[in-house]
Order: sequence, then C-alpha cells, then structure tokens
Amino acid sequence: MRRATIREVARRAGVSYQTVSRVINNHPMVAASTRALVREAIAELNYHPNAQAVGLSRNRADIIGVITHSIASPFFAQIVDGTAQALQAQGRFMLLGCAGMTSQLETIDSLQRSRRIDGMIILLPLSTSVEAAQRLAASQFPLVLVDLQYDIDANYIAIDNRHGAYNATEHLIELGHRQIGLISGPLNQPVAHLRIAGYQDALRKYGLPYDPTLVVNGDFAHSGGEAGAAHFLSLDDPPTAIFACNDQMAFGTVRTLRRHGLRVPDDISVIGFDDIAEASVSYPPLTTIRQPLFEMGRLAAEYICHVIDGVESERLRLTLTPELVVRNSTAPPRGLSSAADSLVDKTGQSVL
Amino acid sequence: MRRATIREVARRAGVSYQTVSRVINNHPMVAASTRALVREAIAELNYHPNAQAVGLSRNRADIIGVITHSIASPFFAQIVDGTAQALQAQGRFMLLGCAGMTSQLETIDSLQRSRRIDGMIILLPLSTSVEAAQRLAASQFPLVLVDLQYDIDANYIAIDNRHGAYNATEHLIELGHRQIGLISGPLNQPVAHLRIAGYQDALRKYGLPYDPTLVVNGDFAHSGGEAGAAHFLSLDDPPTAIFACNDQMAFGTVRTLRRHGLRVPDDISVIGFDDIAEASVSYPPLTTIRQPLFEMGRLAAEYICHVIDGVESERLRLTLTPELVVRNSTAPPRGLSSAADSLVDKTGQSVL
DNA sequence: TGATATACTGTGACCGCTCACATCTCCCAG
DNA sequence: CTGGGAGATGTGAGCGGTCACAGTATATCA
Repeated sequence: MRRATIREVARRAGVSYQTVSRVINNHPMVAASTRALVREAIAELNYHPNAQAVGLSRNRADIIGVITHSIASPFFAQIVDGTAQALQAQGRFMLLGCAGMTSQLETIDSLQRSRRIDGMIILLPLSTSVEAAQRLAASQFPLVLVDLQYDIDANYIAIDNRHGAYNATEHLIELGHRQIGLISGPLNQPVAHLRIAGYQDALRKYGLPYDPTLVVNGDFAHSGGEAGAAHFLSLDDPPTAIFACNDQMAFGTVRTLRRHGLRVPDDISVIGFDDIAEASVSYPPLTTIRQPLFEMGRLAAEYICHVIDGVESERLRLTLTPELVVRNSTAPPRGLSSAADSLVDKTGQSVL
Repeated sequence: MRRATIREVARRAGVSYQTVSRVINNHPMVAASTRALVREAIAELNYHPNAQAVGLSRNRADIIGVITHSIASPFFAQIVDGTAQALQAQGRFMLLGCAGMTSQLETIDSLQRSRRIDGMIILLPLSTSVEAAQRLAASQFPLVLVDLQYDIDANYIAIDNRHGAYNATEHLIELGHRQIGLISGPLNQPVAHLRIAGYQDALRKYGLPYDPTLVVNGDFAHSGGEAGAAHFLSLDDPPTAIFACNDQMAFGTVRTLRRHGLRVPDDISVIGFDDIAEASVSYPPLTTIRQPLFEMGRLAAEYICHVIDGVESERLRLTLTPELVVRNSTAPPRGLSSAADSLVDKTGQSVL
C-alpha cells in the first residue's frame, strides 16, 4: 500500500505537479475546473502530503517540543494539557520529551538542532545551571520557559511565588494562627526560596517572629508532606497551621495529621500551593494558592506559535499573580472563637 | 545562525559528503584517520543532521504517535509516562495527541498518513465505532491499542476487566459483605459492562442475589463517585460496601461518605479499580484492583518499536491479569467481627 | 490589429540527506 | 609483474515536496 505522491496525483489529473501543489495549499491561481479535477484525483488516490517532505522544503516541522521531567505529576500534566489544546487549535503537533531529571539539557540541545521541532516549551525546573539556561535562551530558537524562577533574559511565563506564599501565610494569620509551620520545596529549586521569602514577608508584616524550627524542607511530593507533618507533631508546641509549599505535600500533610487523630481544619489548618485538580475534590477540599496551570500551558503554546509565524517578536515576560482559593482545609485555630488571640490553649492531645 | 549541512562538513574535512554520511552513521568502511578528520569538522561546525531530511530519505521519522483523549487524567498520564520512558531508551520521540473525545479518528487518520510518525499507540477509549477501529487496525500501519475492550483483530494490550471486577467483589464478599453497591463506568464504554459482569459473576458464585437498585451508573470521574454514594445513602437499606469501577470514582465516593459522617472503612467499605498513584497515598489508602499502567505503556512502546525495526511481526495480544491490592478502605461490615478489624487504625473520625 | 495585461499552468533547481553503484588505491597471490 | 579483491572514497539519482521563474492562453485596450 504505497502512498501516492504529488506527481502521481498530477498524472492522474492530467496536470503538472505544481498545480497539484497549488491546490493543496489553496493557492488562488488555479481554475475552478482544474481544482475540482485535482481534488478528485487526490480523493481517488487517497493522497496525503508527506509531512517530512513539506517540512524539509519549507524548513519547518509544525511540531512544538515540550520538555518536562515528568508527565505523571498532575502539576505538569495540567500545563501540558493546556499546551496540547492550544497546539491542536493551531494545527500543530506536540513532541513531548520527559527528560527525567538527568541530561535534560542534552536532550534539549539535540532536539533543537535536529530541525524536528520549530520551537520549544520548557517546563521548569530544569536540571541545569543558570548559565546553561541563559545560553539556551540566547539562541535564536523560539523558546518559552514556563514557571521560570530565576532572573535570566528569556521568554518566560512565571508566577509571583513570593506573593503567593505571602497570601497563603497571611490567610492563616488572619484566621488567627500565630504558630505557622512551613514545609518548603527542595532548596535547590529557586521557587523554594521565593516561597519561604513570602512566608517571612507575611510574618514580618504582622509582627510575628520567624521561628526556624517551624520550617522544614520538603520534596514537593507526598512523602515530603508526611515527613513535615510528622516533624511538627513531634514538637513540644506544634503549629496550629501548616503551609505546605505545594498541594501534593499538603495532601501528605493532611494524611499524616489524620493518621495521628487530628482533624483538618478543626484541630489544625493546612494550606497548599498550586491548586492542582485534586485540590478541589480532596477531603477536605484544600485551601490553596491557585496557579493557572492550564492557562500557562496555553499561553506558552500560543506565544511560541506567534513567534514562529512571525506575528510576534517581542520578548515574553509574563508574571502572573496567583490567587488564594479558600476551601475547607483552613479555619481559625481551636478555641480562638471564644478569646481573641490566646493560642496557648492547646488541649495537649497526645501524638501517636 | 544557519545550520551546517553535510556538504559543508565534507568541504571542511576535505572529503565527499558521502564519507561524512558514513561517519555519522557509523559505517565501518571509513579509515580511522578520515573518521577523525570528519569528526573534527563536525564539531567545529557544530553540525547536527537535519532529522526531516534523514526521515524523508529513509522513509521514517523516529517518532511514535500516542493518542489519548486527555493527558490530565492520572490514568492516562501514567500509561504515557511508561511509554515516554521506553521511547527515550529507544532513541525515539513521542508525538502526543490529546484528541479530546471528538474527531479522534480524523486526527489519527491524518497523522498516520502524514508520514510524520512511524507507528501509533492509541489509548482507549476511542470515540469511534468498532468498525472504524477494525478498519484502522487492518491497515499495515504499526499500531497498538492499549486497554482494548472489544473483540477486534488488532495489536492490543488489555487487562482482564471482568476478572478484576470479580476479584474486587469477591474481596468484599469474603470480608462478610452481603449488600454491595456498584458504581459502574459509562455504559457506552465496553469496559463498564465487563466490570458489571465480573461483579455479577462473584455474586452468583457466592449465591448472593443481584439487586439492580445497588447498581448505579458513573462517569469514571470524581463526580460519578459522589453521585453514586449519595444515591446509596438515600436507600432504606444502604449497602455496607461499595465497589467503584475506578479509583477516581472511589475517591468521590469516600468523600461523600465522609461528608455524611460515615467512616471508611469502619462504617462502610470502598474499593476502587486501577490503582492510580493517588490510591496509595489517599486517606484512607484505597483498596483497589491494580492495573499495571506504567508497564502497559512501556510494553506498547517496546512492541511498536520492534515492529518498526522489523524484529517483531507477530500480532500482539496481551491480556494482563489485574491484581487485588488490599489497603485500608475495606474492612468487615460493622458488627460482624469483633476482633478481625484490628488491622485498620481506628482513628477515623466523623467530621461535621 | 497588435501590444499588453491577466489568468493560469508548467519546468528546473533545490531542501539535506541516503542509497546503489562507480571508481580508485593498494597489496598480495599466482 | 600483473590481475583481482578488499578497503576506502566519490558520484548520480532520488526521497516528496516547494520556490522562483518561464511559459501559454485569453481578455483588454488603444
């Protein structure tokens, strides 16, 4: 079942191959009768253009590369979903590279040079140095970094992590919490520091002391939340609220708290960050800081396509403001309802 | 920053373009000295082959298409993750098409004919008729259907849904449950019927009556579980256990039960199907029927690659047996066993 | 009536590579 | 010393399109 070529269609329709090409590409300079003839031949031979030949000739592929280190994570999956939708609307395809955390840069580099893709969307974090990322961004190749967290000259879509963390912390403070535990992200990711900074900003703003024993490192995964919660419960004076720096960790936190017989939010409040899809359907529905993940993926794709089409040439520098979404995992601290700010009325519930 | 071509490299190295091609493709018939010379020129010019030109010439693309209707669903994401990993190991790329539930067949068809991809993995369900799927499978194009549920002549990787559902139901029966609610999948998907059949098999085997009021349709999404649970709770004599036909619905079920003040598994047991990643970290950890999702994705990719490479020509007909994974969302019905339920932590609390 | 614009169609070269085959060296057996 | 085979390299054609340009009709105008 060989595929028909443009010349075979031409022979069948009794025209030249160029005319067939014109018909395929909707060039106006074709007589209606000829067009019909060619269309017929195309249908009869079940002809479809060879995308690689077109690509070679036009020097483009109509494929956009998307690099992430895991598609199994809901966070990335939701961004990719947005990208996929936008690309489909553009008639373009998506080459998905799950590079793991190793050799991402190598993958990116070879992909970029292979002419297989016209542009690339990179979902950070990227396991590479800032310098390498800067070099990458400096190339002429159409490129968008999504969730950029450091300061380089590149096209990026980011969110104001510091502000988001500030909002999360402020929300807890305004509910009356004074002892707020923080489970941060991995410290080798800039985002972790930004969110810690936002947490500190809020404490400072409200005149609360910064207590390092209330800050613990996490891994942005479920297990990090579990470990963090376990740590807090082991303290003599556990926090009344926990800010987990992403939703996955928040879920781990909630689970561990439950396992220890604590109710969320009655006994202890938990707030997350990201607003992945599960956040709204978890039990209890998670109060969190919303990142417009789908939107970010969509915008990145649309920008890239515009650059490729020559419609857009400005640098993309988009910092979105995350939004507090109050659901049911946060509440005023126990017993606050009666007295104003007495937070010391811990019931001394035993952990374990 | 024009890309160097093979002829430029040849000129620089003082050899013919064919020799450069030989070096690139590790053809043995090249003198070591020449090889070194060419390698040097390649490095100096920072040459990378144009994948589209290679593809056009060799008539392949080293890209595998993966079609799903959503990447945001953890079920599909985990399969895709397995596929991605396997393809990367093969030095191939993945073109991901999220076709939504509309026009999947059209997407598939045009993709297949475009020569953009060498083979295709389709993650069912597919919004198309069995006949169309059969036609698709009948083409020479390398194709694997993952999670195939109906009987057509195609390469497929499936799981024994009926058996899995039987196991799930049996597990509940053996725990002592006699009133078992079923929340099925959408009835337009064959898998729904298969799982219902497995449920019925188990009832029959254990001499339990089939009560249609205990069977309700779901949508394989969170909301279906919520609606199903709400329905059961409205019955005069609610079931003591619920089999939700996938994990997402199981989560929805658990959530609704909790909201109504019921504890899982103390007051009512819930079992799911799929074993998506969240199942092991939910609260309580979900008893479910495990599908080896990652594995399925991996196997599909490996098979496709073998077919393309001509290593494999047999039809792929793989029906995996799902496996019962007992976690903490199932227990004997209330009051049945005085001692046996000590396997579950008793800290479940009623909320609200 | 011929010049010229206009609508349409065809030809050659090329995109960057691979393939099949031709050629050219060199070395060794007869 | 010469023929032949192996090793190494070069050449032409082609993959299936597109582009720029060159044609060829027909219509329009002076």
